[in-house]
Amino acid sequence: MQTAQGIHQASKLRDFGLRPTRQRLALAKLLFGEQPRHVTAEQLHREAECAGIKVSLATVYNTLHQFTQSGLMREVVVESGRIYFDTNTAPHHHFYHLETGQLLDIPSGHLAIAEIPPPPPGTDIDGVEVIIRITDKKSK
Amino acid sequence: MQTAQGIHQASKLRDFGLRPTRQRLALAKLLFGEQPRHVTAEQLHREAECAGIKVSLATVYNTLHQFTQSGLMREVVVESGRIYFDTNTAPHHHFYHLETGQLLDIPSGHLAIAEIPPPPPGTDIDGVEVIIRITDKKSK
DNA sequence: GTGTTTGCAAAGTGTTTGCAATTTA
DNA sequence: TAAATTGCAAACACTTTGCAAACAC
Repeated sequence: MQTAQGIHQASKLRDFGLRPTRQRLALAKLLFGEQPRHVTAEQLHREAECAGIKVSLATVYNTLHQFTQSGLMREVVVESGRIYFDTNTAPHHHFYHLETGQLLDIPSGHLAIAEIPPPPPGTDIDGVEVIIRITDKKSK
Repeated sequence: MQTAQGIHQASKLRDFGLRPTRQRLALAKLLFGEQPRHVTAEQLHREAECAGIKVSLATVYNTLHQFTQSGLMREVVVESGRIYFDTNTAPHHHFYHLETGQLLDIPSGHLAIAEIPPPPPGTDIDGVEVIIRITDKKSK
């Protein structure tokens, strides 16, 4: 099971042009499970530590960027001074919980943009990102 | 003219509960002209310097935050590690030029969200933000 | 072996803060 | 004069980088 997953992740990394090193494999195992995940570098680093994996924070940063460059992940910006990395690379949007800092996928089909405006002359659209900021319901 | 604008800004500041100090007045004059503006603290600081206004960067930061808290401006996050302040507080969305870092309003009516998804249980929607990232048209 | 990757510690970036000096009402 | 505001420099959080040691193929 663990081995099977390891092999699976290793070939996945190779397919994306990345050497399956011990650290990259371990992080990939944490990241690419069943559920899509949204992590910051610090979070993933802490998680790896708890799982007994020896990785430096710098390597976590490097790895997340490499994964992003290779198309395994994508960045999401919701707050200045913090980068979230999302394992779901399909086009979709997010809820961002202002109090917990949690990022949640908006189920596809639940958000529809009726009309995308034409980009300014001489420019092309690179991507459309919708962030819905949420807070805990205030009892009144 | 200059005086008129000064008086205008002064009463505006007072209306929003802020003492019209020399620095705040000068920054308000730069910010609240005809056009809506999108600035970072550094940009505004540089601009003030060029205009011969003596303000420290810390005060520019403080002032922008005070303006935001009082409802004169609003923050826009498009990039980790940089905060944009927008003089347009009405609900609207943005183009963000990845190469120049320029932020542009999307004319209202040009973008329509057909359906806003229900927020997760126990939460309320605080705001919806759409960012359309653009790049210079690639000649082919 | 050779080139890639890692980890550390240092440097970098944009932002915030503590506090004495200054300004405002 | 009392309270608010400013400016400086130091502190901050997060991220990136340089480079020698370790690793993958």
